[in-house]
Amino acid sequence: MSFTTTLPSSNSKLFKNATPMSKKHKFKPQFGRNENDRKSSGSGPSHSPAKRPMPPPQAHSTPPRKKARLSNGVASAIQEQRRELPIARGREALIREISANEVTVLIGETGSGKTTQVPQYLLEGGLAQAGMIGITQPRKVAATSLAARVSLEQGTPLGGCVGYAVRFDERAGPETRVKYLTDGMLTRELLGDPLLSRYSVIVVDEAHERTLRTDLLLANLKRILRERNGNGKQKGSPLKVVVMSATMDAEKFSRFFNDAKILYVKGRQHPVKIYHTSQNQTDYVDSAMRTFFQIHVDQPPGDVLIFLPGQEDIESLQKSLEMFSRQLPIDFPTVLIVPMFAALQASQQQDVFKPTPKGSRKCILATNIAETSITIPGVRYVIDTGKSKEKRYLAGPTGSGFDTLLTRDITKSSAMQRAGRAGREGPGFCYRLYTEDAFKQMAAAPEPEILRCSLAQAILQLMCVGQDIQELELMDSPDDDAIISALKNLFIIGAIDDKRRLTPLGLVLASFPLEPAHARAVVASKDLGCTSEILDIVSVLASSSKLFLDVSDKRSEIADGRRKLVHPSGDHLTLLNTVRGYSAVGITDASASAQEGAGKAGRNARREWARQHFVNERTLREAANIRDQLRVSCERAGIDWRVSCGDAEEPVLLALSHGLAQNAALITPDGTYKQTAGQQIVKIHPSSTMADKKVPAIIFDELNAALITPDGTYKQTAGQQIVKIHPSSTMADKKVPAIIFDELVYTNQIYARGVSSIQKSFLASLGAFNTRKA
DNA sequence: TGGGGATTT
Repeated sequence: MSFTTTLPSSNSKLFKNATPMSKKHKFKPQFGRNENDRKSSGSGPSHSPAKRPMPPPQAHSTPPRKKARLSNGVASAIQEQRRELPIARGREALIREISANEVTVLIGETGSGKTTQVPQYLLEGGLAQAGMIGITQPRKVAATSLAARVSLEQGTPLGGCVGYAVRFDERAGPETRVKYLTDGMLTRELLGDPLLSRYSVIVVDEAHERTLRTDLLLANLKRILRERNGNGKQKGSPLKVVVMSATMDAEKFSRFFNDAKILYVKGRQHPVKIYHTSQNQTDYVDSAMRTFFQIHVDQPPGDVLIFLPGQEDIESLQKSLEMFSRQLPIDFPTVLIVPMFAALQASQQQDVFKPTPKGSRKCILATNIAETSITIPGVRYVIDTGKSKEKRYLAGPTGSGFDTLLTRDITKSSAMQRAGRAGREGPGFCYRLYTEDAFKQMAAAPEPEILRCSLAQAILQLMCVGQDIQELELMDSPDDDAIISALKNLFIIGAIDDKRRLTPLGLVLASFPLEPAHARAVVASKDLGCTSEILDIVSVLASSSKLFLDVSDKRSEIADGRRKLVHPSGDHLTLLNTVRGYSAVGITDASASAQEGAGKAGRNARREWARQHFVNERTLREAANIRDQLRVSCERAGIDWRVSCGDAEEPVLLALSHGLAQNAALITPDGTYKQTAGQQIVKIHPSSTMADKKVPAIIFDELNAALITPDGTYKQTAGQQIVKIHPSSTMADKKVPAIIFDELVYTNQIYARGVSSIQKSFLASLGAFNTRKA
């Protein structure tokens, strides 16, 4: 072919053993033309062959909103589908085993139907008589869409027999027997009902993901089993627990629950042929590009999904692919390149779900978002770079650690999950840009989140229900260092005292669905008269997605669009300007024409405003929900959320500084910033026998050490970090005496993100003891 | 000069 000089040459093909190439590149549908590919697992693991291709319910199927009076035909078709699921053959055995055992570990492959069927089997088997069946999910969309599917299968309206509960959205009532909920939601329920007495069965789904909340839930379930089922002193009705997981870690879950019975359910995934490279690839972006064209030239139709670590690689690969695609002969199928990552505008994210036009091949460049969170239809080929970005919190000795965000090798379970994305609708192919040896050397599964995140919020929540994270029987316990760091953090904001006891302020902070630092800013805003402003800011900080989205090649356009929002003091008041600018668009519109059509006109105007200012509207809508919830929390805590300081900036920055006390830095002569944490000025608490004594050095209850200063106050001793302001900050390259920041992230150096300029004098008023009047 | 992905009475 003429393009072999510009396209990667056929000699450099990474996958020489891949399916035979046709000399003529006519893209006739030739699914499953190579029978060997269907059966053999190649050099890697494969999925079992499917007898009857039928994908499981998709996360994106639209839920029926109302009681559907189903025709008999539809209803019986649904029941027929249920009976054909792989798990259906094991129905009686499952009911029997789960009834007979206190805890069951259920390993089900993708497509087995376990998540939709097990709760129904238990319901039909009479296990929901003393209480509900609760099924937990790590993600909200999964909980809501599964509930919709199962209520359809039960022929009852959503929120009737089958319901769900996720943050901001609940459809469950007195009749509800089967409830799908996020694991965070159930951990929340624990606070008010420590025995989960409303439930007779708890099914913990996707347990292998080992989210922080799943782990806390599992620990509590073990305790509840003892208390509700324990010999002699039962409280309430007995509880059954079913732990559902993908292939990994079955024995570990079983051991945790005293050698619980393990059951296996076959899946129904189409076969995926897996290829490994014969040599390690140094440049995975280039390898991905060459592999894509190898597929595009040699292989039958079907979309290609490429897993990459992050936005930067996606944008770079997109450019290369576009450049080479233009050089393809005219009779070749068009290449449609679609990027997919969380920080992408919602409208652009929709592009991956649009059907691929005839005569073209879609190539999706995605982060981990396509591994679990979304399912993209039409994918037949997966290219797996074997890399992902992983955030990991490094607890610092001063209670102010930082996050690392580094590209790392994925795990085996992640590699399997990625490969499986090629077999959703038919036999598929996965091209791994790493050797089989490299695969074998990968860790089995990701480290549990509880070992990788800040523990401040979790510890505070546990303290409120009288639990000690070091006493709690967890599957994996965090290091003492991480715990001590979190305790220091809680101490600095006044949530606990120097004896590790919860303070009245700590109890208030825990009542907010926020990180303790953000909750502290809300509480501080009461006396400073700026609660309205702090809620606007904190609700954005607590949102799951970023407010400002940047695509690298539109940088100056974006800067122009946002110019009016930028506040000279930095990122926090810029956020505030943005929230207020956006809200004002809605209010103006709604009051202008309160009659019909106003809602729609307002929505359109807000969307346009967000577009013009290059602001993520999804974040602003989520933030508005969070803000409503925080207003309720404020009312309970006796804080008037309407109180505003108008245009005054000082109270707002001071309130934020109370929460971010350990996230402050001072400028140094060479223009860099040095973190102040570890240099807090502290006063000795009046109740201490050391009060008013002047000694050279003090230690307070393993939480910290401090040295005396010439003015008689004490200064903490622990280390200080040199930090750089992140280039995305409005404060980048600005030199001011003092800053506070939302977080430190180490990528290629330690960056402060979410930065505001503050008066240096603020810091003196933030001593740990000064803040604890509650 | 640079942003994996979830989630909370």
